[in-house]
Amino acid sequence: MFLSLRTEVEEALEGALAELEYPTDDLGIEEPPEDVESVLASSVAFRLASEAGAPPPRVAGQVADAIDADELTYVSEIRTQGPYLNFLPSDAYFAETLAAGTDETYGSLADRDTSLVVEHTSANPTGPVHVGRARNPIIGDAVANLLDFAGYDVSRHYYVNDAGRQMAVFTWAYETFDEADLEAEPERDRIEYDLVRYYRKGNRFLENASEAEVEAAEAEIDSIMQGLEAGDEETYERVSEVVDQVLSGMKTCLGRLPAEFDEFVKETRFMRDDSTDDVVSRLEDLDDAVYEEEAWQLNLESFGIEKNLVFLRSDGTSLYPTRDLAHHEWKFDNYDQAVTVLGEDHKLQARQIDATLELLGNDTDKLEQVLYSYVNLPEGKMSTRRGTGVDLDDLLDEAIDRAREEVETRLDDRIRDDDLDEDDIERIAHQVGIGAVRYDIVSKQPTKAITFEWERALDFEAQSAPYVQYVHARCCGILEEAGFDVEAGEFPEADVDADLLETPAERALLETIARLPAVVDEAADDLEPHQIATYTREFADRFNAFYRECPVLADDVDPDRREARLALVATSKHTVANALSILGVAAPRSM
RNA sequence: GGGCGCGUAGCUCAGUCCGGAAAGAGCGUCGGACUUCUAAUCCGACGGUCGUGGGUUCAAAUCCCAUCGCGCCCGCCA
Repeated sequence: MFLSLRTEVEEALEGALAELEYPTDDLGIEEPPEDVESVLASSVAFRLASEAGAPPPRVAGQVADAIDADELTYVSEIRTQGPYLNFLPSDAYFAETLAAGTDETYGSLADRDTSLVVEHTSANPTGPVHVGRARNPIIGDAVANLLDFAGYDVSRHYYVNDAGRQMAVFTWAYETFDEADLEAEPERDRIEYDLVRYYRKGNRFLENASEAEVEAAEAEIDSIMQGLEAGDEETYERVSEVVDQVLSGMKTCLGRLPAEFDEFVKETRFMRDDSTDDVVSRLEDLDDAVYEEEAWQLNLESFGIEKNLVFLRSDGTSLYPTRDLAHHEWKFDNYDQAVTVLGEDHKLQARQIDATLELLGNDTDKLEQVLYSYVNLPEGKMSTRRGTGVDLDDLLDEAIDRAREEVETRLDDRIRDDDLDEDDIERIAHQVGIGAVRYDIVSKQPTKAITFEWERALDFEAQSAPYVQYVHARCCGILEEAGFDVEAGEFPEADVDADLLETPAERALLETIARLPAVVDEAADDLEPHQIATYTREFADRFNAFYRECPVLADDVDPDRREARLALVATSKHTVANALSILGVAAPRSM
């Protein structure tokens, strides 16, 4: 409804300015501060003052007089306050918001008839997922949810780097060493924890062994890479044995978030179908291609990139970026738009890919990146190869354990006698624990660097998931108390008199609810799910004020008012449930 | 050295793209509110040279220039 109101205000303002023969290029529309009653404001009077030869407040009055509020649907009144024009919402604005909000899908936007692929995580299948990379699936999943909710037809892809030197080293190590060669037991009873020990052993060997031993190992590693490049089926099988096993474990871990994928796209696919070779030959034909030091390179200076992009090694094998180019052209062939979520350490690479795709004749406007900064430990970087870092599994376990403790200590002083059983406690522990981890990460701008600290990551106070989740539980509590089976999708009638929602707390809550579709629209446009998190916080504040001020089920509440408030609670439930679902945070019906 | 990002209350962060009303939250500290639809809640107090210096503007946390601090990148790795 907010979007409709904004359109209405824009048109009214533009009409008034035109009528007064003022320029209409900048309407100065803005959202007013919290203590101002309006939902939308304009500071256009400042800009017109010199042209009008009158002080801003007088211009504001003049513009306000030129608009007839009676002709507007969602605006009841235009009030000036000094130089500002304030647009106050009408009863229809509130009534239509309430009506729209009783739909369970409230906030979702109309189908855009646009297919879009979100690639995220794409961590190399070398071992357990660690916290340093955990931002990727959490942000990526939220971006995908957000775009889905905003009307795009979204596919979620994990690009599997199964063709690089890392996997050749891993395969060689896996085939060369035995359990007896490994120093330690697996940290966890799952395949990627088992196999990563071979990878680490292999890397240590290459660092420490004698020159002759390393040379022999390198020859074997090189033959694996050559085999992959040549499309040799046997080599592919050997590498796949490692890749598929490790990947299955990583999938299990990511599934706990949960982050699910529609497709795992393997890099080798673009070698086997010859599209990488095709890219290479097309690149060689470009004017910007140079053959230097026996390797084919691309000069990207015209894009402001000093560094040459090597796309074919002197031994004739392709490099990661070369295969990624084929991968991206495949995306362009199959989807209308593409979004990639990746760490800021890949930023230069992303620019190179973008520039090269353009040279190859692609429309790179269809491709966008979401970049995030690394999560580091206080003592430094996390590394799978060196085995430093905190595993995502451990973080999630710890979060659930702490959440369970919270639930149990709160059990004693619960007022409500809804007797939570063991299953409930376990459910709440999972919802709150994992929700807190996700919310903590998704609510911040991804460009900000994060240093991982247990206490901070697992703080359930603060502006955290439980705070917002609690609001959802409160909504469900009221609805269930009123006899609705929320779990079965039973909600109160939408046909109520919204005019009865007249207190400031109710109006403020409705105003916030009204903004959800606009927030989704803008967040999707900017690819910034943290805007949704910010919104959930504001929404929770408003709901808690309503909860405090406006009893719904108390005996002294008039039946009609009770019905209206119940509808408002149902609308609130949908609003917060949908916003949380975008963030990938569970919405508990009790806590 | 060059490129990019970040710098807002003691701490963690919104707000910056698109300049407008007296800079907003949470945590922490201090003081209050449960016989009431769940207190994982709420109310109040304290707390700010928006890194620094210049500039543009009627108006700058927001735009421009410079500068300092921190991070990332600058492989025939991925």
